[in-house]
Amino acid sequence: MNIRDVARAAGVSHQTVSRVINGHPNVSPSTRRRVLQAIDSLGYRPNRAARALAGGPVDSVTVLTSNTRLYGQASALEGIEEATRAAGFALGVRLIEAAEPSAVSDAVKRAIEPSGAIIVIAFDKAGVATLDAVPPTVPTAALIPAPAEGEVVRQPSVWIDEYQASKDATNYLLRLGHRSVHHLSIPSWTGSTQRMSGWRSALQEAGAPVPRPLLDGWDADWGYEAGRKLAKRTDVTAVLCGNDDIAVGCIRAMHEAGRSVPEDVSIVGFDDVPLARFYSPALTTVRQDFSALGKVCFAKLLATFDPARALMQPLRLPKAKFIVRESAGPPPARARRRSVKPPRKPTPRSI
Amino acid sequence: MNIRDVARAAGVSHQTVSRVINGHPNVSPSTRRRVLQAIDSLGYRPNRAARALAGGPVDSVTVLTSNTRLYGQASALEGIEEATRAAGFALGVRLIEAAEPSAVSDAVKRAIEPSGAIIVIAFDKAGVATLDAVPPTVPTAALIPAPAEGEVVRQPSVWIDEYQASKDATNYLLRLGHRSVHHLSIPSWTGSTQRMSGWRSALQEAGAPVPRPLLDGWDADWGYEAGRKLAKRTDVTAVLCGNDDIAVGCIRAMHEAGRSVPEDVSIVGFDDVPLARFYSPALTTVRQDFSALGKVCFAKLLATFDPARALMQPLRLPKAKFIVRESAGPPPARARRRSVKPPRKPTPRSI
DNA sequence: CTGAAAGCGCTTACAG
DNA sequence: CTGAAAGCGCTTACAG
Repeated sequence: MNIRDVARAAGVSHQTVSRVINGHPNVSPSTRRRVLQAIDSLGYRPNRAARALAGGPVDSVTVLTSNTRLYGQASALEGIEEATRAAGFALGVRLIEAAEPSAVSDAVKRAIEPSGAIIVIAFDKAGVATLDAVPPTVPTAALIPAPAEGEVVRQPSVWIDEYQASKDATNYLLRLGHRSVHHLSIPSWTGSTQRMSGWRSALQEAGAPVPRPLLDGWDADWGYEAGRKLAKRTDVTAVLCGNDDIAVGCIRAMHEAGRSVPEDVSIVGFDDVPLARFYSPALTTVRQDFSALGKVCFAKLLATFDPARALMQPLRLPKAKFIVRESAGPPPARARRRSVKPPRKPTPRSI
Repeated sequence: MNIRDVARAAGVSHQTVSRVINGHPNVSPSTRRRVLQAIDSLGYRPNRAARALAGGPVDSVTVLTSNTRLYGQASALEGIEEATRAAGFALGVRLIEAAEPSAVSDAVKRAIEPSGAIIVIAFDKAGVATLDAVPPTVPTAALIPAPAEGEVVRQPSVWIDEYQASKDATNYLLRLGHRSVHHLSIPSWTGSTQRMSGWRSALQEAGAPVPRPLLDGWDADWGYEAGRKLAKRTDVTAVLCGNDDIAVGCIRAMHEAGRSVPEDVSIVGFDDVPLARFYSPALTTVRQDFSALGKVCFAKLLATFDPARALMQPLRLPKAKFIVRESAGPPPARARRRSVKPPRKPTPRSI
């Protein structure tokens, strides 16, 4: 079953079928209709390999990511899958083994397919290195941590707008009466992030001290290690974590050190993983819609080589949303701030 | 840069280059060496589209799955990615939107590529329906829930050997003094599973009553709902859950009902998700290596069309391992069994 | 608006 | 053991 069978069924030449498939102008409406009908009744599907080989339009995208098990990456992949499916694109996946140049260039080479585009999930070091290694000739877009104002973004990129949510979370803790808020940040390679600047701004505007953020890890193990250190300091009563895994590790460390959450110390996460609301205590966190981000990234990618089609897609960046649950509360009595305003509910509603 | 450039550099015809690339016999060692050298120094990579079009060997696999965010699916995908990468295969992904015939057949059609094979992650209903819908002409293998003895498996399939681990978990609870163990199973469409038969065997061999298992859901929400029902029954002192998400939901429901875990009721999960050991209480669970399963599945797939190469790959099914942590303990005093042996440590070590 | 020609980069028979 | 031929299914100029 090929383009010639369709042509025969429609009583035209195979080039005309090709024109119809590719939405070229200069096909009479009646011819177009007949061809479409033939395609439909024959159940014809164009051969991707042949299209690619003949220099057809970009019709596949390969996602480069260092990990598909992490919530953000897995969700983003899902969003990208939906967007590519809706647009009729094939989707490939290739893992980046490490941030070393050889691993990165190997991943990139494998990802480049004839008539294929690339999306890099550049949340981490390996991802950023990969993004830099993609040749400028291949259509590329990236998912990156939200850059703070003034940061330079080179490739077409998307991120979750999280400045306000990060500030909301920090303000919430301050209004609860905490003197300051510590930050267990995720590592950053793209410069300063909105997540961090939102936190810092809130502290500065409130005249609260700005502790040095810790930023060396991603996972619960690291959150646990960092939490053990913080647990020893009774002046630490509130911690904003770079993601929910870190928060969970941190809470565990607090518990083991005999400090209750949220009675002795308040912990706020980031992401709102599916289990966050079932955790004990349920995680106060910032929700991020990575799936929506994946879709926007595909739209941005499409815009680089097919602007007309890209107009049909959503291009607004998703916004993070602060979610109140149980893991944050007022500080213990002796650590309480002098001027305690009653904590105001933040704008976004809790769940 | 194509096969002809390589041929020129090596001083041979392009067919000879093709032979070398495809490992055909009848190429003199010295010619082979020269060609390989030319390929290397030119950095030549065969064009996948052209190979596919010309009827070359299978060199890509598409994974069909209903969800990439769940731990099992995401981990399996990662294992498959590594295996395909090592073998030089491209990897595609396509989500199955629903278990309805139209969604399933759409997913399958999109997944079939020229010279491509298919792996179906058939843990759930949509996956099983998809597996049935793949035409027998395309090389296919599946990841499925471990079938109980006597169950018929049609396609080449792999699973995690979990009968013993499920039995170990149940026995552990019985030895702790519980009169019986309830089961919040994951749904099953492929017939009876090892997970359930291991649980049942342990109960029967101990002469313990076998409660009717609940099996209607996958996620923490369902575990929470089911947990609320079980929380009302004081005769329920031990629950074996079909996965860690269900366990977490169940624990949450118990807590809200004022029943402590593990003091009032013991909860055991399945999977050992990365956060399991950081949960409060740390989850006693059964570890499953889905990544290894993904690799084995690729090997099984390879065996269907390239037996010689498949021999190089691991073909033994991974074994689940019971992991002791904190979420299971002896039943409360009044519910205790008469004959209490001191709980023996199970063979697999805790973490 | 539509058809005949050439070619994308490869592979598999077919000759020698 | 190696080279000349044909063709996979499509697309993009080129004619008309």
